[in-house]
Amino acid sequence: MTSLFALVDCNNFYASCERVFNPKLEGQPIVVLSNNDGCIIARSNEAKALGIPMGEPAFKAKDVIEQHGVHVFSSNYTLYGDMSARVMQTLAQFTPNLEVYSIDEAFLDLGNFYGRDLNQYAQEMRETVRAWTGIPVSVGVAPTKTLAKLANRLSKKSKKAAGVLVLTDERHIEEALRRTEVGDVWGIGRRYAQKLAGFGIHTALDLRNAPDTFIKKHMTVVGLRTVRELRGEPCQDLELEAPNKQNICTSRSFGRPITGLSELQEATANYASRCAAKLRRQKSCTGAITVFLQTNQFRDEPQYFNSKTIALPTATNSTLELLHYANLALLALYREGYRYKKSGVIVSELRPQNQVQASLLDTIDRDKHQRLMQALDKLNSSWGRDKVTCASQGTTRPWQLKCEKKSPCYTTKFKELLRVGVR
DNA sequence: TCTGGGGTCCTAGGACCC
DNA sequence: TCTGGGGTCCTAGGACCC
Repeated sequence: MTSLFALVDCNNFYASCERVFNPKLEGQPIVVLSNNDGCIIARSNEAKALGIPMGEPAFKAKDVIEQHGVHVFSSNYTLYGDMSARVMQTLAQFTPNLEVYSIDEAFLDLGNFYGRDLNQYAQEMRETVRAWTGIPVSVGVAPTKTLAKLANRLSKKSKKAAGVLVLTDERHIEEALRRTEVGDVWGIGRRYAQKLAGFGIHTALDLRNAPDTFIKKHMTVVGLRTVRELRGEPCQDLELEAPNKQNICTSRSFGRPITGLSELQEATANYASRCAAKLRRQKSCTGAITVFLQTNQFRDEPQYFNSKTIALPTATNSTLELLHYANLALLALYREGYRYKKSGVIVSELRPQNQVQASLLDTIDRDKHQRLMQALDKLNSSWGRDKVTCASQGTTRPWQLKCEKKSPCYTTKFKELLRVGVR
């Protein structure tokens, strides 16, 4: 019994999503911006060819965008999330076991498919996803997740591969490792790549051939796992069910600098409320809440970075309670005279909601809170996020993000129409 | 003017206990 | 001469991912 994984990755996912509903964009350069229209986080091949780097602040790329008529979009996570679900549903037809690894990637267990023509099977996956969703994908197949990632990368680079690369033959694997820079291996970031270069390790093949003791010493057991996977020894299984989060964070940069306490209170209340909703969705309660505040580090003006954590007397996922403690934390943190750029709320020490230890001094009617939250979640899930909120979350939202170039929510629009109809 | 928003895991070292 | 030692918990920091 030998292991076999496919990694399927959507090509330039956000840019491809925009293109599906706007075919005129075929062959045109596209970029998609991060929240707040700050950085470029996705590029079509044509935009890549223009030399626009990933993560570039949008204002820096302004010239090249104008000069070449690059189409620019604010990110539309509702659309991308929905398209992602369609791709994953399609892929699920091809394996009994599928791990949704990120919004645009999935690992497939192909352990039972060794007898088949793997190239043809992978091609079939690719064509089916394209036909059913409009999204182009690349497929890498190999005996470990790390090698499947590597195969996927090469499948995109090689014209001959045409979006599919199967690495099962030892000679092909070695050649692939030779052609891959060590920093392009899954699990090797910039820092390790630099460090390894100092030891003469430049390619994935060099890394695979390094001794275990050396790897463990310089890269801990995590690095050792990566190296073993490069040798074809599976160290990472498929994760079929996403484990519950251990921390949940909601944070945003503001559309413009914020100075006043009341606006910060409003923003913080919204982040706390999102955290509470995320907690309830995974049926967890939090034992601690942290609020943080930051000024704009890119500007030459007084800087203030600080955070405040409050341990909760009884773990909770009630929006009302979290709003209260988030506000206390903010009041402890806030200093006048700064131009704030970003704030956020983190909930940690999460535990299952059915394992909460009640405090003897508890004065809150938890059943009542729970029923209220259930009603709130139900309303917001059928009528759209934030249709029902707490007063402290405000209504004008002057702190909110910029997203000036957002495409319509093509795939979820019907819900909007329904809403109008019912009114 | 304008610079993203989430997460995970591991290790080292200090505090504390017996 | 000998200058404890092992276990556990917590935190900060460093690395990585998309």
